[in-house]
Amino acid sequence: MLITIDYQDKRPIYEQITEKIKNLIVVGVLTENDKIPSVRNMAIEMSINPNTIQRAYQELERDGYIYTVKGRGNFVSPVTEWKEDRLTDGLNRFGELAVELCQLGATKETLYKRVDEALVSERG
Amino acid sequence: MLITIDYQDKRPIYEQITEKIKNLIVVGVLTENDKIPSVRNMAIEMSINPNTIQRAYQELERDGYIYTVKGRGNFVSPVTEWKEDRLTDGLNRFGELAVELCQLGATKETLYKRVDEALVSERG
DNA sequence: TAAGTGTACTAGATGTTCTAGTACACTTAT
DNA sequence: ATAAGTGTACTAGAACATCTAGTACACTTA
Repeated sequence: MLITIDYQDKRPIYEQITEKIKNLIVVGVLTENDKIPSVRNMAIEMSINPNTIQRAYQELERDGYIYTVKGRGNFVSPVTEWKEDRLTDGLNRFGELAVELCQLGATKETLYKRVDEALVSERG
Repeated sequence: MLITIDYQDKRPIYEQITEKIKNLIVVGVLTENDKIPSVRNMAIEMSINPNTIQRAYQELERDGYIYTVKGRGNFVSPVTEWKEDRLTDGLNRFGELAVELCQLGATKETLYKRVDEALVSERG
């Protein structure tokens, strides 16, 4: 089972699916040109309607994370398709979050430490 | 007009209201014991149903940002009520975001720089 | 007493989400 | 050629959250 759905989560199913697959791609579990499960297979495996899977896949394609070949299936896109956007968005959120944390009294050292820890965990 | 609603935003109205008021409190525009507009006034001013405002205020009270006095109105809570939780949650998100940004190739210097900028903008 | 306040409740409209079913075009393997 | 597997498109309806509308009651203050 590649993905699990949290039915307590108030977000719609298709959104949970897109988010989790995006993460699998960003982390590197799924890499360029990997085939992801077909709409029907994923639907059966997760006991979810195929239309819901289809919608999730459409969003993934729209955002550049996968590409679709009719009759063959869905495949993971090259990193270049999404890396830039994700980095830009992430840095913006990072900056905004840093401002708020400073307003809440977080020290420079605290934030630096978190960054250092992130660098370590990323190497491992 | 204290708050404006973005009807293009897919999030529900009551959620937008709670988020914006939270920000006003965190930033310091609204401070301890300030009275916020009554359910009815806010509803008229924003051309929104009073029930929607009420729901937003209930969430704000549940999260500790305001307190309610029957017959008098709603007032901003002391910072101590929400500061700790918000700092903890924020630092967690900060750490997770840092990990992802590192995986995307962000350098230590880039993230440090964003933190420094945040410290500067917070002083101003 | 009157005005303003929070709170609770019912009822209904609206939009999104999800399911169900069907159909068609394409690719691959046999 | 045929069958199986694939993506895609469409209609229909159920289920749910959101929002509006209206009413009512208890409380506080002037």
